[in-house]
Amino acid sequence: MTETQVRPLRRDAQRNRERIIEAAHEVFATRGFAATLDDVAHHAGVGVGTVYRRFPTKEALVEAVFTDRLEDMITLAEEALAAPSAWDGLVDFFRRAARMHAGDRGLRDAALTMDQHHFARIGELMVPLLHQIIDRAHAEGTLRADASMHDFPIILAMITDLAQNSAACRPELYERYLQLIVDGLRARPDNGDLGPQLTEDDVQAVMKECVPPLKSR
Amino acid sequence: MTETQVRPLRRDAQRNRERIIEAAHEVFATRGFAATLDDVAHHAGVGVGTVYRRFPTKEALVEAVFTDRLEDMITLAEEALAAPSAWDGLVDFFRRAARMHAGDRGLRDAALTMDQHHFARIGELMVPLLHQIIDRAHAEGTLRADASMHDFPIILAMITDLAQNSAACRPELYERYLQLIVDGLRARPDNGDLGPQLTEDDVQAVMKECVPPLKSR
DNA sequence: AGGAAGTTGAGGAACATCCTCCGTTTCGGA
DNA sequence: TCCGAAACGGAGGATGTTCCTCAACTTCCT
Repeated sequence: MTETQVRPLRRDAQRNRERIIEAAHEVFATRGFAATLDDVAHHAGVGVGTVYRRFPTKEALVEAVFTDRLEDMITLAEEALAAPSAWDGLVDFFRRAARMHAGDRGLRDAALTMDQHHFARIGELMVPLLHQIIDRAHAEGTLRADASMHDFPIILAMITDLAQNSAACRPELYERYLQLIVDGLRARPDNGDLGPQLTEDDVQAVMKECVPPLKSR
Repeated sequence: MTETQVRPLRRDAQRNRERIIEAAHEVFATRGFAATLDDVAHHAGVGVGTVYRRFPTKEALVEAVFTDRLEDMITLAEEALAAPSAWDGLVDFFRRAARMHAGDRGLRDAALTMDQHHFARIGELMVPLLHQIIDRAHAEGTLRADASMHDFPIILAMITDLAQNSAACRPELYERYLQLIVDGLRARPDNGDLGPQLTEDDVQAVMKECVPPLKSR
């Protein structure tokens, strides 16, 4: 194992580091990747310079804050696969993911751009799981055949964006429209035609537009 | 009738006014209300001052640009009501509205905040029409009972936001998710529970978040 | 105690947006 | 044709935002 820290941090530095991560979590939760390192510093009750010393780029901070929480999403996916009913597993996964992302816009931004940053590793774990979740529901015959795993991030992006926009007045509103979409995902003889499938590249291109860039300049 | 122009404009001024409106349409179409009057001026090949002289506020320009197009949406709604099938009328209205808004983000921004600006008049025409469209589909039994007219702007906002985000790579992508939602809007015995209805105020509050403010400061 | 490690936050650089102002140009009626 | 009113242009000041550095100061640890 390679320890990233060559030298142990001084005690005060370590304390500040933790404070910063905690503050970053709070700030990112409401403002998403659009949050500023200055924001984070003030929230942590620490000078801006301290933040920049510890986390030279926003990306480094994001990584420190969200790695664990993204791993939680892997667990969520595994649970979906373990559910007796493929459909219930899928829907539950959707709901719980949406709930997590609705309550933490930073997590949402991180999850939707997993392929970038240093989260690619987690993304590589997630893809096959998601694939299985979808395949299983297809096999069960409950998920409409023309829906694919690539629809998942797009739907989540839409729904959680609404969650953000309604957070102030009706924080749970997104559930209504998630339900609507879930009902639209059921296999049914008289469903309309969804048109051509998405590709992986399409998804990534769209996600890039849905999430503010980490480097603003 | 009250003519707004007390004096006729000089010929060059009139020409420029038209140029500005045309350029504004183009600029708003891609950037929405976030577009700048400076943007519009450059696009029109005209000095910034000219724009500010003719349209002292962004609101005045927006009004000049979108009144006609919003009236087109009234026509659209009337056609929906005239369709033999309530469901088909509703879905067609949805699709055509989405298509218009997807192709013109300024129109979208204007439509979603109709109640503000000077478009309130058009909004007052639209509300009863939308009401009838929805009622008729409810009466027909094809639209799920727990969907209401207030869902319309929210769904449209979500879908057209996606359209914006996918405009560069897959401009027609939104149709896929609109179809998904439309399929979710059908009355069905095993549909999930949508939860509490929206109020008019909820919708307006959410829309305010979905559209950039005309006054940026 | 002393030096290394750490902290601070004011402030400069690099933008973006808004909108005014006045020297110049153009129009159109006399 | 001419001239005054109308219109134009666009540089630039005011304001705001974000990023990040740096030099003076403080804290830790041996």
